[in-house]
Amino acid sequence: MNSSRITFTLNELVYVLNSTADRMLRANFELTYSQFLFLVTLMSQNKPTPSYLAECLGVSRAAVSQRLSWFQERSLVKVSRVSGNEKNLSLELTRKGELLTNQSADFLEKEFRILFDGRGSVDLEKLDKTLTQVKTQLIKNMESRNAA
Amino acid sequence: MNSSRITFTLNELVYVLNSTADRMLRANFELTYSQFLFLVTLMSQNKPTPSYLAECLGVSRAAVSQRLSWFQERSLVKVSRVSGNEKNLSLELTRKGELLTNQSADFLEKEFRILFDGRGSVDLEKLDKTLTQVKTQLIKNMESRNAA
DNA sequence: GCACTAATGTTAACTACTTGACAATCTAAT
DNA sequence: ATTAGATTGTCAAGTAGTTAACATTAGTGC
Repeated sequence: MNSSRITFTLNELVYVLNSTADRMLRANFELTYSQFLFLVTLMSQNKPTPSYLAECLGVSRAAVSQRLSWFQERSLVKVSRVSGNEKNLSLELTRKGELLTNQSADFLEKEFRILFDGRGSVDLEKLDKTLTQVKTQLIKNMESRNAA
Repeated sequence: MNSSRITFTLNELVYVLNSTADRMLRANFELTYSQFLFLVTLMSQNKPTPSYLAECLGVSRAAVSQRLSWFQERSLVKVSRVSGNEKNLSLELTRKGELLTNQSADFLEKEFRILFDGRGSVDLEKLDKTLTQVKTQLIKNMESRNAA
């Protein structure tokens, strides 16, 4: 089988998922999907630095730096310094940001549960495991290839 | 189960796949992954219009229009008019473009076969079917939801 | 304590997309 | 045949990311 077919299928599926999420979030919360990811990722960490958040999001430090003011203007994210540390910033959700993140995450979760549902539907738990396995194997094979 | 987990897993896997392909293509053919996709998609069609190619690639007409000159400067793509049709352009790979596309596609296919390989490895054919099924179901459920 | 190194956050310049507007051209209805 | 409506390709302006460079700060070895 042509191994590139599965990469196309994966890209198509991800495109459908992400653009659907984006549409729903814009319509209901005036958030883009990527803003939503920023908030969700921030919430899952304990007062991370911008640098660490960038790493979690898989983007550059510059990208996070440029986006911060957008979230601050809307009182969604609080940027502060820890006393005795002049180098690092500390990021956290405001109460408003936390509320918005929880509401939009719950909403999305509920909507997607409906979209994924259906008779003869796929075992998502199993699919998730398989995908994780593929990813792990890819990374392992890449490493052993680079070491050689 | 949290249905958002699988969307994260999918995004992570796609990120690994695409960035790996990008790195390989840059190193070996001085092509980005997105340039590669442009060429592969063009090759799979019979002298498409820019508009149709944009649709196949899932980007705007403007995006294709802006990128055309890059491929023309490198003599990879030929842009022409069909006589008797003053409205549409017709795109096709030059011989050089065709060669590059075939070489890079073969290379990528071979590399990915190695990366996907491993003992206890996943049945990719089956996985592809499952993913397609999920995508189809999602779209179906979205339509019936919108209709209501 | 001081010098070196590494990491952080910001900026500037660039890239690749987007949307919206536009003129040009084709198609179809009457 | 004419006109109304769609579609096409392109441009301008805006957005969200990138890399490279930079000053600043923190940690380390001696």
